[in-house]
Amino acid sequence: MTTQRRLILASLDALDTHPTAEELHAIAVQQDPSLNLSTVYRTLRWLEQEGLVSTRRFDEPRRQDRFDPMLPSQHHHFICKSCKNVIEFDLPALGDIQQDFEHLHQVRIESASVVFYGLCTACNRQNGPVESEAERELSQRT
Amino acid sequence: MTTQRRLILASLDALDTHPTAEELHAIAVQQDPSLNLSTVYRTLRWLEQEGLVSTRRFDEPRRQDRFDPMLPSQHHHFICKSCKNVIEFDLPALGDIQQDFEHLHQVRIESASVVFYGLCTACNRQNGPVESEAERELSQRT
DNA sequence: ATATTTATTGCAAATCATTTGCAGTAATAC
DNA sequence: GTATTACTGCAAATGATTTGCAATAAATAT
Ligand SMILES: [Mn+2]
Ligand SMILES: [Mn+2]
Ligand SMILES: [Zn+2]
Ligand SMILES: [Zn+2]
Repeated sequence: MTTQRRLILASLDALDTHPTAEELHAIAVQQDPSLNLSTVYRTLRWLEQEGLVSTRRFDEPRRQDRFDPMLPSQHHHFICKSCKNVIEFDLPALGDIQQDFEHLHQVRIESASVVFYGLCTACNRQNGPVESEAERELSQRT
Repeated sequence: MTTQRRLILASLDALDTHPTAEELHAIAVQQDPSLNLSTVYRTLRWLEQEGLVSTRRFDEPRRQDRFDPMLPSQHHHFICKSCKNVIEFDLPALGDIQQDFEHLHQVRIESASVVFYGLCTACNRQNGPVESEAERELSQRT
């Protein structure tokens, strides 16, 4: 644990968002103006390995990784497709589902990620339902 | 629907894996040697928009997108951290969970992704349990 | 405390998957 | 047929992430 690593982890913990490496760097660099973006990346990957941070790739369009401090309990995410707001939630019911799955398939589950995509309360009103025109292509397929 | 698009979609449907764009191109190019990788990308993005394909980013380490034909029913994935094998499964129980969540948070869920990471039967035996040494850092954090 | 070894950093350059501009083709409309 | 439009191949651009390396800091040994 070096000064930089401590700073990066502290900055991440201080946030209640899921920052990108750049966002995190922008914040941490205020405390240590010489802190480099590659150090942020390296540290985040290290923290990930150590199980203290997890990388989230739930941005719908191709984009940057986001980082999530792995505070004790696992949690899951709802993401508004429109405004990109995130709701975090626990899912106690998942335990049983996982166990069933483990028994059924004879595997060991180490972690689980549940992501819901949709429209948040605010966006739900503004946006009408979305149409898909090529649905009929489905008929061509087995 | 052009010749290329049809070929790409057919190649994807024919596979039972979740190929990367490159893998898919490698296969489709056998039928049409002039097929270009950017056409594969463009087509996959188009299919995604049309709701016929979904992009999966469940490769653990930073890597390529993988593509999954969206045949009628939603399904979910178990991924072996060791051999990267994938088990697909349905999760009927999720419907209720989603509804509960929608009511509780007043949102509309449009899609859901559940991913389990772990060790498959085969890998389970070979690999011992994994240690994390920096767990004690947790105590430093709120 | 000083010298020695080891790990981490900053910086710049490299990497790699994905996207984009554009001129040429194929498809479709008139 | 010609005009209009959409799609493709190719090459170059993009953008996030990673890496090599020399400099710096931390840890360990003397
Ligand atoms: Mn989170
Ligand atoms: Mn699948
Ligand atoms: Zn919203
Ligand atoms: Zn396995």
